[in-house]
Amino acid sequence: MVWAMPDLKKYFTEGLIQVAILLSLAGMRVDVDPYLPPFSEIILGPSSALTQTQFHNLRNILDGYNVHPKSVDLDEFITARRHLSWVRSLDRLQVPAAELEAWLVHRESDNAVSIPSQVGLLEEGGGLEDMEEPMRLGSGGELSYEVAEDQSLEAFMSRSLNHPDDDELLKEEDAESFFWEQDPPQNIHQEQSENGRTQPNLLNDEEEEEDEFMVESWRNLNPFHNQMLEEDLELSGVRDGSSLWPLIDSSLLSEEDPELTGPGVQNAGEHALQFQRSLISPLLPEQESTFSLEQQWQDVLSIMESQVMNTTETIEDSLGNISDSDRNTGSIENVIHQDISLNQATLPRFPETPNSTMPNINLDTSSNAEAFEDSDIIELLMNAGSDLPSPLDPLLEEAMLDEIALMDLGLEELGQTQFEEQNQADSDSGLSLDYSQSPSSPCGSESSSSSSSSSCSSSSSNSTHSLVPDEDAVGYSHIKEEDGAVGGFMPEQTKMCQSSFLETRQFHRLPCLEHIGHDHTYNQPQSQRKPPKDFFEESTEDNALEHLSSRDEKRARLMNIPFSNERIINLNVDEFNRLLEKYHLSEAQLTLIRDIRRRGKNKMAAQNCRRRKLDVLVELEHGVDSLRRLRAKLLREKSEISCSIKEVKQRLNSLYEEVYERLREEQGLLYCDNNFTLQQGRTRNAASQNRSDSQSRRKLSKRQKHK
DNA sequence: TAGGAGTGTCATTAT
DNA sequence: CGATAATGACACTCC
Repeated sequence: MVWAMPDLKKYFTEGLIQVAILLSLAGMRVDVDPYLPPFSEIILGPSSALTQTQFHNLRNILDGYNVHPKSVDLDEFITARRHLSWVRSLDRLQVPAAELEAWLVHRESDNAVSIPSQVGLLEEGGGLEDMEEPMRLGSGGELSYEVAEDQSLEAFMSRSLNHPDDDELLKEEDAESFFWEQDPPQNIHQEQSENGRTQPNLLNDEEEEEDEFMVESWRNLNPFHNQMLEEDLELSGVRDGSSLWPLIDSSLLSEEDPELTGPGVQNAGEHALQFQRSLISPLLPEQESTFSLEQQWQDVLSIMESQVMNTTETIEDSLGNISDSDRNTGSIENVIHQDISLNQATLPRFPETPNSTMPNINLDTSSNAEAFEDSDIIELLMNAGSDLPSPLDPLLEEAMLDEIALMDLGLEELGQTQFEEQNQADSDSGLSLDYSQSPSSPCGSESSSSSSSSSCSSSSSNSTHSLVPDEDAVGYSHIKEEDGAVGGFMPEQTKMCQSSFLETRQFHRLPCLEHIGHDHTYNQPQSQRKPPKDFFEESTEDNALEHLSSRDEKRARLMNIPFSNERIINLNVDEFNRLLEKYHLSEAQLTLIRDIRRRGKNKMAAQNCRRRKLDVLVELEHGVDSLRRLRAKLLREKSEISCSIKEVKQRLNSLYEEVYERLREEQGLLYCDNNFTLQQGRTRNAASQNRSDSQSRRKLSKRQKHK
């Protein structure tokens, strides 16, 4: 079914673009422009048929109208796709519109229909003829598909959130899904209406919507998604006794072929239905897998988000990345569509001739299971939910894994970048806290190094040289001036430093960005400001250098301390004591010298302490990153396995459909001739299905004529 | 002018 | 027991 959407601008302004988006997300084909690929493909990402220019043009259009495909939220999507499922069901019915309306009115009068009557498509008198048009507007231009109180939706949501007993994976989903919890149902419409019209410039919203968009895109590209549509429908309608979809509930989703309900073939129909269910049932109840995969994607995206938030460039390029990834998946669209078409065939359609007679099929599951001589098929069928080989279509697998690999690549690249930055920072002595690794490290002169710099400790313990040159006394301040950062404040650096702790730390680990705007040089050795001289030699320049001196330097000068503070601080105990013995110093001078030494050492200790704190934080972040990568890897593996399982199930569905169609076509004449049917079904491939169908029909007709 | 960030210093405790 | 390291808390400075 093709939904024509001739006037894109009109529908943008009237809000129908939302409907188009939802239709697209729900797997409908929505045509916007004869010169463009279907809107559904546009919304869901550029396909192979969509050029980059076309895609960007459309995105510009979307942005121009402040309507962003990413703004579609899940709940609205669910509502829309339920409507779509219902409409599809109507399509299957192939009932004239007037008749359908009359029937609906009748059902509505019996209070049996609540939601369908609110679907604007029908309220506006739309029948099957109107389905070639996009969703109709209400009289006031409102979205006519809007559902006032969608109890079905609530039931669906509550089931998903509060009744995980339905299946295992739903339970798992409930445990960790924030996807569902993000938007409480009561806020759906408000948030949706706001999201759909707010500027897409807000960063966080942009990212969240981007993620949702990716999830939805993938969901639609997922070859199993359309199957999920039907199953969601079943979940909301059939499983729950309070079905809001009586049409589907009673006549469609029960999967009863109307042929089978013919008055004369009731028994045969039941048998066939049994057979059909026996094959379908193990294959179809897997709506949980949709959520599971969605959740996996959401998890991966959440990981990505946390990573991407650290780099604005990634944020800006996220759209392009998404496009690229989607484009990668576009190569398998044919396969996907094929799978979808095959899968959709599992739900029986109403026959072209409703009054056709029903073959007297008398089959049960066991006989048919035995009839499957292909032991591999049987084995796959029996093990469909457990450990399966991976017969995944290479294209599908490749595309899926490519997309995941891109994400992992982004993670690893980001992690690598961080790692390199840290290595650079660690190997660089730019940080004032990192003085121990500077060439002028005090570790080389005395045992004041920190525990985290073992090399310095060992070297300092064995230190034999007597005095350290004055200019090398405090290395961190040396670096400070070498980097030219003193007084070289850059405003943008401050901005970056304020953005987050990680960014702050990363930027401050860059040597050129350290000591931004700070000039705490009062404790620096004066040797860095002038050639190394003893105090008495430099006393004549006191006035010129006083502004650069630290408090202790000033005090030392005032007390006529005959050696530099660097020596006071950095000499080891023995050398320090020897130095004190060399001079005859007063008690006040000795006290000041000891204070200077204590303060200097404490200063370095404080720097070490702070550096250790940062190191601990860095290690913790690395641990978090590695765990995130591990989690992403495990999620990817889980997703791959789920895809494999679903692929097998879908193939089995297709095989079943072939077999069943064959049985039905042969009208029971050959249903006992299992070998023939299965061999035919096994050797046929999907591409030649129609051709072989016609051939087999001809064969059957010939046989019947012969008989 | 308030607040963040970097740094120095002090007090305290541990080694 | 003194020296030193480690660290929390506070103050100062700069932006």
